Amino acid sequence: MEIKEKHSPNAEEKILSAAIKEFAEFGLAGARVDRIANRAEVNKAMIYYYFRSKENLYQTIINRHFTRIGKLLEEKIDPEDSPELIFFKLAQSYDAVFEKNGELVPIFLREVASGGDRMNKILVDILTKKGLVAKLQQIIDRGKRNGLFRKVDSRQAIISFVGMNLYYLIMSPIVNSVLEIKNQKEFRQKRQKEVVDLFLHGLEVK
Amino acid sequence: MEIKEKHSPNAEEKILSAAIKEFAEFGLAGARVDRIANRAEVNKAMIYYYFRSKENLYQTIINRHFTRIGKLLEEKIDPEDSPELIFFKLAQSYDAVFEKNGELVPIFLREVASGGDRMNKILVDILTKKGLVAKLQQIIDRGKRNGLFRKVDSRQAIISFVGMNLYYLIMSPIVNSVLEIKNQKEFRQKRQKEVVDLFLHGLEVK
DNA sequence: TTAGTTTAACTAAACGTTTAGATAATTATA
DNA sequence: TATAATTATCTAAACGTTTAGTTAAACTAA
Repeated sequence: MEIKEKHSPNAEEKILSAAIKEFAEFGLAGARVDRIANRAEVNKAMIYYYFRSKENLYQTIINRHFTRIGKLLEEKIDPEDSPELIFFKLAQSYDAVFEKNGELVPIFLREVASGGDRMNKILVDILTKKGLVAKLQQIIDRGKRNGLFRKVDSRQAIISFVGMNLYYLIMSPIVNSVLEIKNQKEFRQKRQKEVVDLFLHGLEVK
Repeated sequence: MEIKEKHSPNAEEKILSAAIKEFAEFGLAGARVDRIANRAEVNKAMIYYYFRSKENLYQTIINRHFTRIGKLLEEKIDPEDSPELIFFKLAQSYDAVFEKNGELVPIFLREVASGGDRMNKILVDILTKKGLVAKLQQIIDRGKRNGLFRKVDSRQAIISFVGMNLYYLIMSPIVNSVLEIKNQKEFRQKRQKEVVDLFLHGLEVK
């Protein structure tokens, strides 16, 4: 005899995690509310009961997760650490974030593709002013004053570092097949050191 | 008096360029065939006459443009040039490609987001084997033999260089607002030299 | 005439959303 | 404590709209 719980205590969470998968696979326009309901094993109307619309469900996911990840990254940076350690920790953190939140990558990319209005404000709030970016800028500027680093534009350098890291993490399926990378796990782990190494050699005076 | 050509000789081209705009703005799933027809100022049935389906129209665009851009980039690289010149030309070419083909960026991003099956093969064909990637690998390996470059992993270095370049070109709307970049045109132009400078200093032995 | 184009009108299916109501859990009242 | 009222959770079915794709007829140029 089957016991069917009427009041599932976690219908809302089931919808959210089903929706992440659906949006990741098909995007907002391509996502089907019926499919989300099926994946979550709830009645379709439940989605409208907890979230007022497909759009609102999507926005909820964006807000929750990008805020969470922004905070998570900022916590990792301790300005008391050496530049080497800071940039290595950051490279590690980027890698860990992508490892654990892979489903969000397609959502992020499609957001950028459509202008990123839903995500832009969140990222600016988290990263700017006293946040990650300001901290990194201080590290580089301090190094320049110390005579350790060359007189590079610190904002350009930050973009370069972030780009070196994120580009591979975002594009790894394509990059791996173009570069014929066999042992991807090993390549990805080695990459953390390689990136920091290249970046710091690029900054340091000869 | 207005002359209205009935048998417009370029309906096919008008559909294609209207479709690029539509796909860039809304993606494949969000694109509406009626809107493409309106933008192109042709009847909807014309789209099915020239291209059999929305999907096929989309694939046609992907094939045409990514093949074109891949070839364009490869032509820019002359292995006889110095490493400095090669990487600077490449940074310039990336910038020029994005400047002239900005509409394709959202299409590219959404392709990556959905696994890139439609685009992957084209990129591999163009970039790999005797292509751009092999040429760059030769430059770096030659530098290592010369004692000019440190013993870095050349594939990792290539990804880093491409990432430094493409990340900003792709994400510039977000990056510009996070870093509060005012004069974007100037920043973007300076970036070409900054990127090559950082990369080569990173490669060179001290 | 005839083959190649172009059109408006059409269809079947899919879609997001709403509805009306059922059931279970919680709270208020006597 | 027992019962009534209220609220929260859930469901099946349907609604009105939008969609990609079709079609049959009309127009154009040779």
